[in-house]
Amino acid sequence: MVARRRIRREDDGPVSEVRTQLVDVAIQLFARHSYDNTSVQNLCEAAGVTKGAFYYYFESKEAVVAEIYRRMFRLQQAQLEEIASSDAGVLERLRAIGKGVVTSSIARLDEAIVFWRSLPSLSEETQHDIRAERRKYHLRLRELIEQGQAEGVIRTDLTADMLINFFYGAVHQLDAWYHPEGPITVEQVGDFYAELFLSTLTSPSPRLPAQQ
Amino acid sequence: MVARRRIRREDDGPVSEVRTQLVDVAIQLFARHSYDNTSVQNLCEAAGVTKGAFYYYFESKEAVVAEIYRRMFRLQQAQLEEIASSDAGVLERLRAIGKGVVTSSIARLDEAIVFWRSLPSLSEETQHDIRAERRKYHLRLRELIEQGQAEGVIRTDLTADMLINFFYGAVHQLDAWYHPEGPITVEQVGDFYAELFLSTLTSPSPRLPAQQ
Amino acid sequence: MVARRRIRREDDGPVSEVRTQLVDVAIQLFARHSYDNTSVQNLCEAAGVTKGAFYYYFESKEAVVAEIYRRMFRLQQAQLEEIASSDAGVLERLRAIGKGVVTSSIARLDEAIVFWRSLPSLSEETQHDIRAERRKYHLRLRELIEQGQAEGVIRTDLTADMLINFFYGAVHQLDAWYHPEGPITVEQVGDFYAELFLSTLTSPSPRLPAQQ
Amino acid sequence: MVARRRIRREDDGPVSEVRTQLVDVAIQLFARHSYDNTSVQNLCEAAGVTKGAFYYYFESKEAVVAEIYRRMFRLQQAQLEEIASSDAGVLERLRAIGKGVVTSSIARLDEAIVFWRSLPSLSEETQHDIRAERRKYHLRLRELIEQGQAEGVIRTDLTADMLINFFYGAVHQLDAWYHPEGPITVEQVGDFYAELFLSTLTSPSPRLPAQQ
DNA sequence: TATGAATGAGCTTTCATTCAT
DNA sequence: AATGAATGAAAGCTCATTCAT
Repeated sequence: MVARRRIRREDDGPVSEVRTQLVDVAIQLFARHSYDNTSVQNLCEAAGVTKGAFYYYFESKEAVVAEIYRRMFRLQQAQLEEIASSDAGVLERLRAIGKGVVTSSIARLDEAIVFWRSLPSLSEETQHDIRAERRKYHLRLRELIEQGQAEGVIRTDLTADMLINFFYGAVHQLDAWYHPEGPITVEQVGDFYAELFLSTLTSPSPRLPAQQ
Repeated sequence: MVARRRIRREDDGPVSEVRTQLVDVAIQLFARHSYDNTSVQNLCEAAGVTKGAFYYYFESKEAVVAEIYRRMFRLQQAQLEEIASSDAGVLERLRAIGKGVVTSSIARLDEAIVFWRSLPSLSEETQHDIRAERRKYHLRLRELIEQGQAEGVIRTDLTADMLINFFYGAVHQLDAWYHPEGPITVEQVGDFYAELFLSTLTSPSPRLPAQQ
Repeated sequence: MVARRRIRREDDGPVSEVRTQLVDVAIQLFARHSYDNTSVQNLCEAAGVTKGAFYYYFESKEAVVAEIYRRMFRLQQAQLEEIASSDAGVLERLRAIGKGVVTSSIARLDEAIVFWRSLPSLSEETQHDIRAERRKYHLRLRELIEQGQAEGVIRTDLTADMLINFFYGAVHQLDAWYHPEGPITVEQVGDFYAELFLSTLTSPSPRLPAQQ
Repeated sequence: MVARRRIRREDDGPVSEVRTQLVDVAIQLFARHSYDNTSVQNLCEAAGVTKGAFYYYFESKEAVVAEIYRRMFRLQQAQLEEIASSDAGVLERLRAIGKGVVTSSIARLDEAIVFWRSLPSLSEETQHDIRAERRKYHLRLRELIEQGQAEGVIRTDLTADMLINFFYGAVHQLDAWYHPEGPITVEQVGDFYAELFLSTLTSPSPRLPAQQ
């Protein structure tokens, strides 16, 4: 037996149609019923494969979700990097980032839901890895905002961290109300949320009489 | 026999120290490890009672979480109503509501986390009830914002629904970053988030050169 | 403390309205859902009493069913004795017994069902007692049939035991088809079954040509 | 890959030695201690397998009993059809059917007991299915008896239904007295019960003097 | 590449019963 | 005469995972 039987992409295990199929149904089922409420059995039935096959392709149930995370990180970090390093103005770049994260999350809403919600069910180790990855994203974004603050185009009465957490909180709850079949288009949500992001970055709210 | 030994509060079943204790540990464990990853066994061990005792007080595991939801709804709706019906200006009232929901959520962060995260694991029926309750809250808040829009103090380029969803999204993710032991006080977070809420309500962001 | 607080009837524990009520609902529920599928809880809810009350009146769940058995035995043995010791002809007496057991079973069908079906769930000891009681009944009836056989009015190609078992088998399955609300009256079923009983006692069936 | 390793027989799930073994011990234990008083654990211990294995082969405890019912129905309906459609005289056929059902029930007495006694513990749905199946059997038999009545060889003072219920009642209580180790052979019981069946079909009992 | 079979721990829930008051 | 609280065992069932083939 000479040839390698497994083609590995990073540390993701063998690649094949079956594997792809399993990840696809996992995204759907994890999004709809949550990671915990989806059994490996459910996955296999939906994908039309046996449990044996599942465990040939994945080390564990968690490995599937880890892969989904990895994909999303790659995507989002690439998107962030591309925009952040462009030569547009800081605010312009931040608007584009805000819109981009919204539209790309909605475009792959199931994946995004898994990305936003599965954390508490994973092992300590995996959670740690994911948080580290998130921090990277956060830090890159923070740089940009702090640059804007230094340039005087972004408010300084609030920390960059606070501004980021606020916006990304809103984004990570998009699934609570957005329905792809509804009247609002992906583009619109992207524009609206980006607009709101910018509002939070630039505008100290009007002082209320009572507080003056 | 003079006094009834059991006091029932609405439909919540018998009240007693053990019951209270069980709800308390449930709040902690559900918040820390999620509803799904906390077994009735875990609850009982943490509360120091037997499973039989648990099922003496609660119909099911879900009944505990339902009770937590009920409590939170009562609290939040009371808070909303109190502020919304005051005679301050609309913006002032909205700032107070924004601050209130943040500070009261943080003050009882574990309860809030359960409130924000347990939905997908509950029965269809319970989910339906909870969504109905949330809708009530949303509608009351919408009235207020639409009043502000009519008065010309709140932007009209975005719907009230969008503004609400954005802010409450951010709030429902507070647990992603806020740590009670950190340097930021509850008061501060409340003020900051309320400030950001107001920013989203009042300020159309500056038009960027490229988009003019 | 001088006066006896409990009035006991045989070994049945204290008598009271509550007790009677409990036995009544037990008859209904055991008949409808079987002894095993009825919990003490079910009984208490249906009777509107607490479990504590139940265990004040009965030693155990089995004690309730034991009481139902005792009642039925008393009734059936009295009925048998009364008819069997009359001075009518043997066949006449057997017809009356057959009709009597059918009509009185149907008149209290729920009790009869419990009587016919609960045996396998009871303790060895109780089962033993009940079988002994049944044997008494069986033996008394056998005497009568054997008298008929000696007199030449009952067939002798089959044992009295066989004839009894056959008829009582049929009777103990009455609940499989008889509905009190149906078009057939209790009287009619009694007459029909007695008629069939008599047919089995008296008539060697016609020899079939093939067997001659 | 050439041959399929799993052979499915209708909708009964995978076939294997373990599965067969489980059904066999279920027949024994359900017959001896009733369906309700036999736990899945009991079954597994008796069969020497783990509960996991049990649930690999069966969807539920009820599925086992459903399978036992299916088997029995197949057997009995085949037997009935074979005899009913022969060209012997009606009475001769009925005698054969009566004997057949008795001997085959006794030959597989445990299975028969499960068949006769488990109904009340099953789900509404399963009960409904089983009753439908029983009705089919009943109707086929009724045809035959009504033919006999039309031909004048079976009494008409009682309905075919009544005659069937009486006989099958007796048969379904065979286990109340018959012991395979006793002195009476299966053949004999079959002949005796068939003889009694015929007696009920053909003989109006002698009018008693008092009733003439 | 995959499968069918199996494990063993754990799940939520129900049960008959007890007992201090 | 009766209650509310609690127990501890057992119920039916599901789970992620393993492994010989």
